[in-house]
Amino acid sequence: MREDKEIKKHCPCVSEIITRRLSLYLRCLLMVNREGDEYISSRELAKRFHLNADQIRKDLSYFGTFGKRGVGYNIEAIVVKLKEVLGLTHVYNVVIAGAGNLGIALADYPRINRDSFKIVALLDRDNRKVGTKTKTGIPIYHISELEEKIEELNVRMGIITVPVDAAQNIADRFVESGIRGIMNFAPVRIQVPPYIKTISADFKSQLEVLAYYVSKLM
Amino acid sequence: MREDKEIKKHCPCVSEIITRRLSLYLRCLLMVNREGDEYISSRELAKRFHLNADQIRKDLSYFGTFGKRGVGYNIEAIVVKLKEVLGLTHVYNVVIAGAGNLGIALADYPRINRDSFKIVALLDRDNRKVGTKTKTGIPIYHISELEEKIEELNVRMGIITVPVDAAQNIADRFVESGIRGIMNFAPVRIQVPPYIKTISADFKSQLEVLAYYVSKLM
DNA sequence: ATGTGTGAATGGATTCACAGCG
DNA sequence: CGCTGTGAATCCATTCACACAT
Repeated sequence: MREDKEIKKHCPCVSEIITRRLSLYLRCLLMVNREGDEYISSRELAKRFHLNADQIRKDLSYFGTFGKRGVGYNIEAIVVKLKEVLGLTHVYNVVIAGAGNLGIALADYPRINRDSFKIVALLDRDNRKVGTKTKTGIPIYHISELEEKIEELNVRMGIITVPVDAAQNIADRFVESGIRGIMNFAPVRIQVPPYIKTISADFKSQLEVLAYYVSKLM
Repeated sequence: MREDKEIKKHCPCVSEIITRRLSLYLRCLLMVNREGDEYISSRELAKRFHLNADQIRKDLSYFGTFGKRGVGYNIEAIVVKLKEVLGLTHVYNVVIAGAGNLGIALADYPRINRDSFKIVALLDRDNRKVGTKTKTGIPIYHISELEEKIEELNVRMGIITVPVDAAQNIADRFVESGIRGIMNFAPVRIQVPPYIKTISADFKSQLEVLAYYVSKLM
């Protein structure tokens, strides 16, 4: 799709598909890490999590060579490396536009506000919600304060959970305010400049993909 | 990844990446449909929604030839065709395991319970929730009734929003009960037989992908 | 011996380019 | 002449296979 190309001009990085796997490897490695082994081979990792050993090695090789031949990868070391590659050594402040059920569910999502991400605010147009906090203490501000809060709280990512008609407007305001990554839960394709990364997390669209397979698998 | 191959053996269908675009085209066409034009060309559609005209034509051509040369596609006709291809002519009954914030947010998600999907039940282990209903009236049953409700309500898709430690167990019970499509929101890779389609909708993993781009785009 | 790292081979997906229909 | 439908060309992702390090 067109904007994947565009983004590449601005970002000489590995493809999104590989990035997703790196995130997955990190998660798997953190799981085996608790078991206390020092090394794991690509084969072993693949067997444990139904992955592909060749692919693991190739994916990792894009970022350097850190395996020990005949032994495997040092788990600690590769965890550190993956975090570094994924940019998880910083903390990213995040706002959520839309304090409906979904926005609040995401804000209070277990273990999100640890390590690399910090959801610092929700924004909503409903005055009854404004001034309150979620269960885990994340404040809700009025949507008119969007630009101000992004600036003040040093926000770098935005999540859109507003109704579909408002989504593009929120995206525009995010971009205008300097946000570089947007996760969009509304069932529209939002349009942003090529240097902005968007991820579509639209629930209905995913159900439709599932429908396709379920209808064919009978 | 390995299981994509496996699923192909069981399902001679077009790839997931194309399926996602078909779902997207459908959404776009439903939007232009409200404007009353009868025909739209691939170029026009691409321009309006930042898509790729060549790709639209190729994607559609896998399912037959329904454009008029020199004119474009009949919007109504192609909407019908896309719904048919995606399997959206049936209604799919869906259960959600886990009636936490996220589960309830998804159950009450606007406009989901129309057309092709019907969320018929939530399941939870918390007895205080069991017997209640969501705002839109979807009942919550005890998780021990999972198998029974799937059978009784003729459920074909399952959504997992339970905590990470319980996710695999729920997946196993879904599969055992005859569910063929699973959407998993828990941050683990669940393991299922090759004839089951799973979609991972893990929030944290998506944020990590975004982090990668945001960290590089500076 | 074992398992990495990587070129080479294969397989898909995207884009190009144009013949042919309306 | 415009736009579809589609082979051919290109680009990217995955898998294979093996030289080499430990």
